Amino acid sequence: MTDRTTLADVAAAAGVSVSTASLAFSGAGPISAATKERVLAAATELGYAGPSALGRSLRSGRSGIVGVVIGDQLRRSFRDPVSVQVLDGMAGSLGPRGLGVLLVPATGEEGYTDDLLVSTAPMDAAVLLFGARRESPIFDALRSRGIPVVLGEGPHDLGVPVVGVADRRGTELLAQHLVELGHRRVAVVTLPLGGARRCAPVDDRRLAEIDCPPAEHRLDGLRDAGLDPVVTVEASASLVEAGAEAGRLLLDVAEPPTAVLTHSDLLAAGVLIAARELGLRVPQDVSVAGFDGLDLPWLAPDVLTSVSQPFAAKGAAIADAVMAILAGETPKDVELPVELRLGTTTAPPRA
Amino acid sequence: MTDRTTLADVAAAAGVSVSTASLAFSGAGPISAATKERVLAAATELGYAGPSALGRSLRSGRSGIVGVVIGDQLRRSFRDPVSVQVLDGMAGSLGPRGLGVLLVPATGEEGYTDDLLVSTAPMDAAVLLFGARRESPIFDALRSRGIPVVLGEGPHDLGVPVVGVADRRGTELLAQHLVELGHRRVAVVTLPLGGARRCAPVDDRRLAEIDCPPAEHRLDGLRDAGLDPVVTVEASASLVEAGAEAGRLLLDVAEPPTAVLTHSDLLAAGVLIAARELGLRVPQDVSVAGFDGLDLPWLAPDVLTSVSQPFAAKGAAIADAVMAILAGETPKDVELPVELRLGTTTAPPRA
DNA sequence: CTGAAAGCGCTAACAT
DNA sequence: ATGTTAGCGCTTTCAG
Repeated sequence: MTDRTTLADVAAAAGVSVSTASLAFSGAGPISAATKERVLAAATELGYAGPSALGRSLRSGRSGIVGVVIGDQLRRSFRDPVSVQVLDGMAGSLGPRGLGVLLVPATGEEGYTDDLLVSTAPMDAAVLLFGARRESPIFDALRSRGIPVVLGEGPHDLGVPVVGVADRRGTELLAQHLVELGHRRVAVVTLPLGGARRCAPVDDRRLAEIDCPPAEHRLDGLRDAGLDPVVTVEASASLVEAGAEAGRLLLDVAEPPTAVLTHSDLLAAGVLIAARELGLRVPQDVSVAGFDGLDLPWLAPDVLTSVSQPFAAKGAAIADAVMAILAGETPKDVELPVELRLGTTTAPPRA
Repeated sequence: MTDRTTLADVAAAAGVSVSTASLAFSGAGPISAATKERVLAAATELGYAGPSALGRSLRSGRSGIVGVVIGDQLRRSFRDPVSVQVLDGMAGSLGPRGLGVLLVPATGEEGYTDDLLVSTAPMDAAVLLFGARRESPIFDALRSRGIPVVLGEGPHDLGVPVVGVADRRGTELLAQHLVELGHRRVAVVTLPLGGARRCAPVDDRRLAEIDCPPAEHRLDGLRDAGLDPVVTVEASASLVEAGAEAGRLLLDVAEPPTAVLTHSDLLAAGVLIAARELGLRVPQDVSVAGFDGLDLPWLAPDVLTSVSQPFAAKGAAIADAVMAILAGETPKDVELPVELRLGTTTAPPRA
């Protein structure tokens, strides 16, 4: 492969100076239509595809790249349709503005071996879609590189803009709905609360050490609605299997709850499956509610009662926050609204 | 925000020259442990986080970035668990080698407005996970930029390495399986064959204009097994809803097929749902087979009979091909093996 | 083993 | 409207 042709080559071929050639491409400055024409022609002639991103980057100090740190387990994030859709919204919103989204795998472990990219990849800003914990070495690494960060969820006291959804209000709406239907024996399935993964009932001790903002806010929402769960089970992940496991734990008992409120649609789907396994009809024997508003066509003919969050809008809001930061502004935290969507999986308890 | 500290600052602070400081970080050259120590100390002191990716890039001509062109519809790719998992495998394999994955949205339309990044984003190589069509302007754009391309599927005659799976062998295995079970009336649901999206029976004319290599190979495999479908329906997308739509078309007839062989697991799941809607039991009344080997826990207690393809391995193989290209080699096409996995959704037809 | 100097490809003052 | 000149931050010969 021969050396790439450069702006200098084009300029030479067109018989103009490099800076003039530059203007022909950037359009940022006065240039006669004729010379511009000539430069562009020379470029086509030489197969020059426009100014190199690298040179431009170095000069401007901007890479045009926004890193998305895929924390924890790359795999897990990708299995979660919520993150994927938010990511989609981000990329779709950033792309037309000339910014690319770089996937940055990171274990968050102390040994950086695998987190090479966190400390080396070019980025103008970084986004942590979730799982941002206070003491994460990822933060330190980014901070020391001077890379501004936007959070897709997480603590609001880190001096870092957070773009989230109304988690608390969401579960409040759900709880209200169930209470209004007349449910008194309601069980709750939460997202992983932090630390080691487990599927187990949550006691006060566990509740005290909770380290997962969305889970925390979604639990708060229940209290707002005056709901006192008969039992709360922590799921090991926001996955269908984990929901099924939790569901079995909840429903395979002498006196099962009349409704199960879960922290995510995938968990709810799992509970639905567990109920089916146990011969319980939904919603006649037990109501099930989710959170997220995913499109789950495979649940048909059931439609999950859920609180929908605006994925694309969240991605776009994150993109906006990033743009603001890059423009030197200090974006405020954003909390996007959620909406209760009634499906076929909730109904009044049997008399 | 004050200016970033640079290598020059560190060098000055350590009382050495810039080049020496550079060596302290890169380790590529002789340097005394003492000075190295001193430089590193100065760096820590100044909060210098290591050489800037930008400067390094410009110098080396390498950005350390592999673009993944999300063709067609960003949304659609992200909704497809297959692409997502392959992407995951890629990122996981590239990351530790110091290469990042950049998401590059592209419409593939003539007007480049939205495809800004295809023509401007820094990348050392580009990967088209799927949907690579011969005449795509995306190809031209990348070619003219001198960016080497790897395909995750597609035509083998483009002079571009292709990393694919044994599509043809896969459906052959599936067809054999159904034939051995005694099925004679088998229907087929294909992936979109190219061009306009539709859900409709496929005739010879349509078959002739097929422009989707995987679909084509998967159809070839049926012939290899001597299977002659009673009807072939093209789905409008590889999605559950599309599968359900195709399933209704196939099964809601006087004399439905005894088995449905689909081109993807999501399509199969859709057919399963359609069968359920129509009161057909699976596999007693109709057998259903998929392709991909996705983990679909929500199908429980059913387990789809399918051909599994190695997602992570495919991602890794693509990564290998990229590395080879960057090393100046010319990687050969790769075809990864698939494996028939029997589930509970296929059985002999009723007598 | 270390330092000086020359760029990588581009843009932006500043002059003309 | 165009050319000249200086770098952006780094690596890499090449001398010393």
